[in-house]
Amino acid sequence: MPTPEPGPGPTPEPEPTPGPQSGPEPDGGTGPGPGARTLPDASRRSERSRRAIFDAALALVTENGYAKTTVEGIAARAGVGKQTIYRWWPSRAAVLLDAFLDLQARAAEAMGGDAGSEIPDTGDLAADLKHVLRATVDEMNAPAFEGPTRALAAEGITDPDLGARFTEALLEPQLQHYVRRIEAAREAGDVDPGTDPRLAVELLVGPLHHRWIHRTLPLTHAYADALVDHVLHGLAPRS
Amino acid sequence: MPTPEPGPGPTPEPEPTPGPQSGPEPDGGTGPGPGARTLPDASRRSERSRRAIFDAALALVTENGYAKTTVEGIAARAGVGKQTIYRWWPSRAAVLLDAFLDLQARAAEAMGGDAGSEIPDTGDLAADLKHVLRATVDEMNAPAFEGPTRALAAEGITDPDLGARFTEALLEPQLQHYVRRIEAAREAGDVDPGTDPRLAVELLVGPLHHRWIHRTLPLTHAYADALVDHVLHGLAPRS
Amino acid sequence: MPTPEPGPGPTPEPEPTPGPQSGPEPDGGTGPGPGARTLPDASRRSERSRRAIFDAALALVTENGYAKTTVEGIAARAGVGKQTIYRWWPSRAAVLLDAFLDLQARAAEAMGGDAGSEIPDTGDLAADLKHVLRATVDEMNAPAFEGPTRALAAEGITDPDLGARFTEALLEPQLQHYVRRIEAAREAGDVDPGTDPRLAVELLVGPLHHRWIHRTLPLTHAYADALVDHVLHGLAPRS
Amino acid sequence: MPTPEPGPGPTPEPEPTPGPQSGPEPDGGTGPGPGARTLPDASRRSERSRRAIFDAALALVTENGYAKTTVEGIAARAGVGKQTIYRWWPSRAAVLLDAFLDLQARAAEAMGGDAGSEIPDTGDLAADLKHVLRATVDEMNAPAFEGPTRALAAEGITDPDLGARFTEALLEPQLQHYVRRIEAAREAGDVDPGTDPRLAVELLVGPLHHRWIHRTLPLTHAYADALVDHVLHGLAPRS
DNA sequence: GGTTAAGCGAGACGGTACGTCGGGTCTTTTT
DNA sequence: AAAAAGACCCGACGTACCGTCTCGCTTAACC
Repeated sequence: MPTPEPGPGPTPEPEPTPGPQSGPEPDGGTGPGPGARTLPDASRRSERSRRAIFDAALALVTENGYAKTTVEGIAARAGVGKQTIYRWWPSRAAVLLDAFLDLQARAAEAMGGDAGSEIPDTGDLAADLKHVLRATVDEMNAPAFEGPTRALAAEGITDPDLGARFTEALLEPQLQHYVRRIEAAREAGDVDPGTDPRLAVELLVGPLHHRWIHRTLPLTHAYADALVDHVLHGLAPRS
Repeated sequence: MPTPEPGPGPTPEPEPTPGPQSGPEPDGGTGPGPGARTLPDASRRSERSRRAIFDAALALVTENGYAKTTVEGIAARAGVGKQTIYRWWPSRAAVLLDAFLDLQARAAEAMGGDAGSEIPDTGDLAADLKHVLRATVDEMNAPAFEGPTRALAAEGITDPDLGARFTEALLEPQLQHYVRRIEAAREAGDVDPGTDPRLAVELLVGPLHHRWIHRTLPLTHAYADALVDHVLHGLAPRS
Repeated sequence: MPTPEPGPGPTPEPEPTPGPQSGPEPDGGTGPGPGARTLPDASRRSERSRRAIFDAALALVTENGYAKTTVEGIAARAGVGKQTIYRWWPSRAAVLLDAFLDLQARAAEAMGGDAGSEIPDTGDLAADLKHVLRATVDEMNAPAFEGPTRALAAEGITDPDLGARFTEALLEPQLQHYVRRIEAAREAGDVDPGTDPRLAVELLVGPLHHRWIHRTLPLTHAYADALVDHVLHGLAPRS
Repeated sequence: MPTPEPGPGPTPEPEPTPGPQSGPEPDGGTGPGPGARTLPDASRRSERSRRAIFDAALALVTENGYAKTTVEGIAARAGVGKQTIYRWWPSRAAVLLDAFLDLQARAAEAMGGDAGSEIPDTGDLAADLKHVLRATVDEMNAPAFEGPTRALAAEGITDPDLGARFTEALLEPQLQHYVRRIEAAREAGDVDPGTDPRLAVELLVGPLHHRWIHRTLPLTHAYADALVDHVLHGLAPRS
């Protein structure tokens, strides 16, 4: 997962969370209904506090792990009142997710443009996929990413809403990059025309995640290469 | 994964956990050494309480979810003192893991013999794999199994020790069934002799788990079939 | 305490509190000195808000009791910003005190003139005192007055500043009415010439307040009468 | 109020509060009714914690005043969990009341016997009353007693339940001492046979409390003497 | 068969963190 | 320039559980 920016277009920061329900605006936009809970006014939000909260959350998760990261601790470290966290996020996990998305977005922006996240197309499909999968392997092994990512994945397994946000904002965009590259390969005749790109992607990414999540066997570049080789062999144009 | 019993041999119930370190006996067995923490005497353990704790834990996880399942709640529901839990398990997750293993073992026993957990070998590799993968899909979609399994998977992602126990006791035995079936197929000439059975298993199971964990797309029998077809195509003997 | 207006003369409304120090003007009047905290300009004060705050404060104390009456609640009910309260009063109790004084003043004005608050002098001292003490008893038993008065008394016990304001603005003027009536009686020869009017007043009022504050025994007209009889008997001209 | 022990008989310490409802056992003793909330088991109560809480509460009230004394602060100072306070008392004020009662009881015990709290009967009623009233004046002026007493009185004004407890445990026993002394005087012919002892007591104590509560004029021995003289003059036997 | 010692139900205890409330300050926009 | 609005930092609230620590009580195992 070489830190792709979460969407196809450029992401102007800040991207303020619209309300305490970390996610899309729950109110239909037809105005505050009778039962509508009074949402805070996002235009008055303190950008300073928002950044401090993100920084504190990421630092604490990295230092102490997710289980020992508390809302109270984040607030104290950020020099912020607890209420300022509860005003804008519904849970500790939601804070961390937004913090992580923010981190990804800034990293992508720093890398310059969105081109960095697209899978290159050198004409050699195997080489291109190996390049990206190896980068993903490296990222999964990097301590700085491992902590937050494991925490979010774990929370997403249990909490469907958060899992949906996680999948939508982080996972799917990545998978789509693979899908596009394989579609291009199909049009170029590098894989069988009947290939289902989505399934192909899952054949590549699924085993990788499986090892990472369950820590069954070490994640190496060699494993990434072997995966690509086997999958592409199965997808080769049939006679 | 149709509830295989965790080991190759018959498992006589009860299989009492030997100490508060949920796992193999940490003390060498040469008697309580000078610095050894006094472990409880497993022979005096109340089987009645152990079962009540398992039942309560599974019931509460199913009813309220893992996050709302507390040690205090389990103790109260089981009619047991808190200390009786802390005496035998180091954490809430360890209790749930043992409860789940117990459940699996009883289910396997009820199904009769250990043969039920081995992958059948009808000579048709694709059919055999589809049969088992479809069963796994059904299990993943079954609410009674989903709750505890998600909870354990999530906890295992974060807690390496528990994850190791989970992998070792539940996951690996299952994977080994696949490995043995594919090795048999290799010897029968049904797949390429250069096939790595372990990688092949991960190509089958990884995508399935990926969909289950991240809830990206629905888990269906058709998906299981497609997985088997694509993987076996890639493993076909290279003429 | 039949709602006497707080001073001997007519009180033209409004009587805006001059500054956030609820009390007499702390600034010497020579204008804002160099180190003087910048006080708000009372001439620009919104009479509308002031009245709304008083109404809200009294309503909330009556409805929910003093303990549950918050500055935030008063502001919300009055349709006023919190700062508008903090700008003009130093504490919740000060707001309530001013609100109560305002209520008293309006009640007195409504009763017409200031004569209503003076103790009548019919020539029969005992009858006059009984008349007024019975009215005081009735007021103490009236729920509408009991709530705010208890709250203010309680706060005054703890907070010396507020207690001084309370005593000065509400209590002393009442006591002075008694003092004047007893002085008149002394001049008329109805009580012993050596009588200390102040002490006499406290002998009448002290026991009444004692019962009210500590709720030891019921406050009745009979008790008021008995008090007057005993006290006057002790004050009777000595042969 | 020369620290009388709260009852006529000897008070064996400890006198544990029976439950979280600071007061007499609310359950009739007919067994736990269906709606009965589970009360803590007083026999397992930690005397050590109880004393530490009392000491901390009194120290904090004396040092910082009642308004700045928090449950959290008491718990921290006493080295006790907050829940241990909430388990046994319903409110901060109830803690302070029990702490104060405990203080009184210990002081009385230290003074030896219960005789110290009875009003002496030397045959000279005026002298006896002056002696006790002067002691009361001294106590009211003593800073160590003033803080907690004002706090409790204030809270009792607002909270009827606490006020009842305060009156019953502290005030009434004192008043009864006066009542008994005056009854003795009546039987001895020192006061008019028609005298109502209760009213006489309130004539003595009411004005004292009035000055103390409202801080109108200083509380002196001279005032105490004057009170006794005037009241006794009114009660003199009507020849 | 009586003693002893462990497991056990129960739950009080010192703590940590929760999520909420409100205090008092500050800033932005409106009147 | 005061006022309405409300976000902010902060402290305390009362609650829920944590994991530890006694209490009696029961129940073996060993005298």
